[in-house]
Amino acid sequence: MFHFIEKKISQSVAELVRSRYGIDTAVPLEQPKQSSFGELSIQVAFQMARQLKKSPKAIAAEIVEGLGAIEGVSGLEVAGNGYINVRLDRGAYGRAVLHEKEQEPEARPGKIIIEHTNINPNKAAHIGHLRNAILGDTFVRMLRAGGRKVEVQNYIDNTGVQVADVVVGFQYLEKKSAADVEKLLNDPAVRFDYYCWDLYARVSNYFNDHPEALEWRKDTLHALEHRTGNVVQLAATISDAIVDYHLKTMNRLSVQYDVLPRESEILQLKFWETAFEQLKQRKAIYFETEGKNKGCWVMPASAFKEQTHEDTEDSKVIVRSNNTVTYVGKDIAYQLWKFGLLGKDFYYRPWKQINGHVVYVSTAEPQPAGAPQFGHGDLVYNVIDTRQSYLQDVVVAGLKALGYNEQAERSIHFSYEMVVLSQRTCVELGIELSEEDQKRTHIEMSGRKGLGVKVDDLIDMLIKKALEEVESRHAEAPAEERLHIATLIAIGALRFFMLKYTRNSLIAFDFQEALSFEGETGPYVQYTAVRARNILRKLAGRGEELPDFAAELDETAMRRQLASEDFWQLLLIASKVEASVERAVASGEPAHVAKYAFQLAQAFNNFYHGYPVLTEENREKRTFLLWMTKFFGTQLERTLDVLGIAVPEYM
RNA sequence: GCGCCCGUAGCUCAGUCUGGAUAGAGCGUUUGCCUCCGGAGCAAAAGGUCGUAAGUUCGAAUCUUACCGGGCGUACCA
Repeated sequence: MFHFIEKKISQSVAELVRSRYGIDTAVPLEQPKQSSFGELSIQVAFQMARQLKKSPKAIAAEIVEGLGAIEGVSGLEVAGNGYINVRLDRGAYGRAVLHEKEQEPEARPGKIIIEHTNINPNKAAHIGHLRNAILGDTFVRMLRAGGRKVEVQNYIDNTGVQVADVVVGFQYLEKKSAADVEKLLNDPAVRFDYYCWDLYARVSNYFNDHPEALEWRKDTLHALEHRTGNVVQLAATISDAIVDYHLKTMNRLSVQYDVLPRESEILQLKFWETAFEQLKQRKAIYFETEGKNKGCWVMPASAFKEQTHEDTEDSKVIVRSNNTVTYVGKDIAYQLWKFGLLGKDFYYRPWKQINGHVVYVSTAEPQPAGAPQFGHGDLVYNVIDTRQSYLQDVVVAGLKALGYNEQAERSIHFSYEMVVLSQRTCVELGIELSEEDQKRTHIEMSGRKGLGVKVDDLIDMLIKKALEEVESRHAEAPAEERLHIATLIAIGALRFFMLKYTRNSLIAFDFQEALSFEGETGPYVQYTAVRARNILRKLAGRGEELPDFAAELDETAMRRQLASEDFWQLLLIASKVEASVERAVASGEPAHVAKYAFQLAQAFNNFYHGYPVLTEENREKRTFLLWMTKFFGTQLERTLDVLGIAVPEYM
């Protein structure tokens, strides 16, 4: 509701400013520092003061005079140096909230593509990967909540170095055939993704000690790229199995995908060759004939850097001198495809149905019709950590060099900082640190070193802890039900933990903080929603029906109740779900939604302690309190839903 | 060297994009609160030269510049 009235006021002021002063400007509304100043403040007079060479105060007065009455607004006043403070008509506002139907958001035109997760399919997922997936998934939910059409892509690099290394491990270190590996991954006693986690670390170690063994990797990569020999099948078996594990792990956290584009099809369908032709034709890249990059196709630094210092020093190799293409090259082709600019498409087949949702995977063979159309996005977000900024710049520069300036503008690197391990966490994990690492404040995770906290391990720890809490409170409940509730709490805790930090804040992972259920955490918010539900449940338990709110709370009654500053502030904050989500979308910060959820919960807990609902004797007030309880419950659930967090039946 | 990010309470972080009214929260510490809708909760206290210094401005945590710490990039790895 708040969002609606906010937009209305902003538009009215913008229109007035345009007609009266001929100035075309957006009118953002702020929240006053003190609630006694009103519900909203307009600060547009300050920005106009310079242009008009008039005092902000005078302009503010003119605007107030010119605006006249706005529906739902009870007063406008000039305050301070030129603020215009807006007071809403509380009775009308309350009624409007009461009447507001829960409706589907208005559909917006265009299609947004979000690429996230993108874990190399050669080992189990760790909490660094998890931050990517949860940020991406939550942003998807935020966009969809606002009526936007979103397609979720999870890119699978199934032919890269990391998969090759595990293939090497099976083939050379363990001397296992494809059949042996097949048997291993079907062995219920073996967590195959965990097995590969260890094997990958062993292979990396082996390479360190035996550099000559790197030939194995080179041969494997070559075979994978040219699709020759047994390793192709072996690599496919491994990566397909690991992808399944990743999807399963992510599904525990309610993270889902629409399509899995794979590198193997980018190669087979010759996406790169097509992009290469375009890049050559537009002279976006050139063949280097001298210097250290001799024999390579490179993109000049001037294409992707503001200023260049040394000329050849900074150019980026796209095609290596041995005629193979780098990851960035493939990524340019992939990015072109996302916008429908490549002139080629994958074929698709259903990979799996998870929770009733079909995930498609790319394939090189024509398929019967039935798959939706993927790609052809109008706006593309790539959720990738900040370390890859440089490569993302190169990809965007590729689009620009091909003349796709608009699409380059609409390619957004949704970047975020890493998750690292605190010293204490390393000790708890029993990780032995090198002398060099001990001097550091925190330790970077590394799949190569086998250093990290696996997602499934962390979820299991959280479930175990939540289960202890649930058991101590609900010993009588069936075990299966307790486990279900503990799982919801664990997921709530984990998703919230990953979301409470803004994107460019480095997370120094610490078990004690991640395992906390108190204070600014997911379980705190879940618990609050459960409390609201409990009041209503108790009412129903007494055989009492909910009052007819619309009939009993007419505008006069509403105004009478909302004369209480407490109630008014509570209603205000509870009616800001849309406003808060839209603000978070605009700033690209899922953390803002998490923050709002927490504030909403705090507000309800205040209400809960200050105003006993069921024992209230005044009929009108009791009805009002029940209505607030119901409204808060709904709003808490909606906000948590945007965060991908469910509310348990009880806690 | 160059580029990007970070530095706000004992600890972990919001607030910086878009300058504005008395700089906020959680944890931790101390003190209260269960005849009352479940205490995973609530109330209160203590705790801040917003890294340093200059500049712009009527006004700076927020913009500019320099410097000091820390992190990450700057591969014919991804």
